Amino acid sequence: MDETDIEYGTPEGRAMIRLLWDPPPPPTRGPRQRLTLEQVVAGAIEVAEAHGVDELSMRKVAQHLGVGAMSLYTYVPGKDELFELMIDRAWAGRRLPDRDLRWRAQVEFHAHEAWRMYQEHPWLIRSNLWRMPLGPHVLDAQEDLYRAVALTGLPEATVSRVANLVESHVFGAARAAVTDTSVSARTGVTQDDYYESRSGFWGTYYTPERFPTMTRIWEKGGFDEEYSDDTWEFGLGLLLDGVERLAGQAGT
Amino acid sequence: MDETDIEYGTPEGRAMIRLLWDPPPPPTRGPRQRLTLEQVVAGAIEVAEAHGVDELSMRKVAQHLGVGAMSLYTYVPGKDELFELMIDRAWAGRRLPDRDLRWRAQVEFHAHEAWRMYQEHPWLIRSNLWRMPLGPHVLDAQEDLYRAVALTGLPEATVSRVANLVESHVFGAARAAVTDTSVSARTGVTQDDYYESRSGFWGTYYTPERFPTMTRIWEKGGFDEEYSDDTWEFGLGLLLDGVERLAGQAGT
DNA sequence: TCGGATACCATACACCGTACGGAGTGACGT
DNA sequence: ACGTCACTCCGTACGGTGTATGGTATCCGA
Repeated sequence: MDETDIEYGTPEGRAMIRLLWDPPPPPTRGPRQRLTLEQVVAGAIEVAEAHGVDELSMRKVAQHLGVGAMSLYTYVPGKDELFELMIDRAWAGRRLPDRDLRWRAQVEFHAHEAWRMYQEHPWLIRSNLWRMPLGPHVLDAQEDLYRAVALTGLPEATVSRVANLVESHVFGAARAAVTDTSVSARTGVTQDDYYESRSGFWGTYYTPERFPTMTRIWEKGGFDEEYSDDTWEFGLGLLLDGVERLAGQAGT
Repeated sequence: MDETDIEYGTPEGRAMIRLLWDPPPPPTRGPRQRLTLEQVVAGAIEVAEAHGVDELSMRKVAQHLGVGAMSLYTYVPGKDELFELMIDRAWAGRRLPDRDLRWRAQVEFHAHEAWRMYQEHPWLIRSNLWRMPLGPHVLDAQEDLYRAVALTGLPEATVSRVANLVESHVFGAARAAVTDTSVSARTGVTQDDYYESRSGFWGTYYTPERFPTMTRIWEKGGFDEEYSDDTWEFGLGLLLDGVERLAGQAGT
């Protein structure tokens, strides 16, 4: 679990690439493998899904699969590499939009798929910052998103920026939805009993004088439906409106 | 390092809130403390800055401060709580915009400050998802951002969404800059030697036929200056253009 | 048949967060 | 003045982590 990035030019990096793109057939010499790489990755995802990514450990994955902990290392060089395989496998679930749609609908489809992926695999959010692997499914989805954005006819550098913007926006929204940064949700205090609770944080440290705007938003219920679906679609709409204006009326 | 959120209604939660807002004066009965809470938090940040957040451990912080590991627990209930204090302290460095500026300039100032904060404290990025603490400096900065956005005159729910959008966008851009998700940067292969390198990933797995759009963007240099400053400002501009249009011409 | 490559895994090591309890300290009540 | 006792500091220990090492069982190819 080192923080240093795997350098894809190194021998270990090439081994990782090969594992992602071209998992080797089981060798013919020794005893037969009891598992497949697919099963190992799927088992790891099941553990992350069931117990949370913080509880993901090689021993737990091994136990879940009914093998010894060290046996996993015959399938995978280490935990980081296993995690990259998990990420790429999660991206494998992303469907691609119909190419007959207008560019905006295609980009929105991509955003929806990203949102769905994060909802389905919340462990991605705790982890995506580790490293986005150079896996085939990641790259396929990104390529198709680039393709959809490129339909706008915008210059290449802008296409790349817009695509990153869309991915990043959905990730941010998903992160917010999962970690629930909304103040009201975190404290479990609703607007109703706000004025009654004069002990603890509210009323002693949080004062409407110090936080007038937040107080007003709160009173108007602006925090209530913080992270529903249409919250992130609002932001996406804002972004794509801007893109549409940039593109003039060029796109298909 | 549990993943379950600290519930701010629990006794431990109240202790955390008090630690954040109202650090208790050193008690008068026992031997004098060798350190202050400030020093502990600052020392932890120094360790995170020097060795990376993954290397941050109670033992290392203690060693850096010249005390025993367990002594830290007289200042702080645990590592998670120490981390919340670190985050709030990082937010303390965020300056607030001049209130005489137009709303858009104020929001842009906030975004710049957020960007600066992430550049100065990259360890925030690896961690922000753990939990955004209910600390005074976090809340002060957020309140002021809400205030600036509210100058648009937009409805309260929209103000909250836009403010979150701005924070989330800068975070996403900072994350991208740090983890470097760009393909070219990750592989260290520049456009020049792309066509020469026919071994390894490029030329065996990455084929222009499978990734035509990425290839074209690459050839045009669209990935070159991927994460410079004006990259994220481009996205922010897109967002704020949309907000401006939403607001009509209302803001100050 | 048998050599050798390979899978599986028990053990061990270094490191983590932190519970526990003992020793020393120093302000307070008397 | 002095004993009490809250308090700090911290050595030790426990259960967890990722994984290096090496032993043993297994099975293919010659």
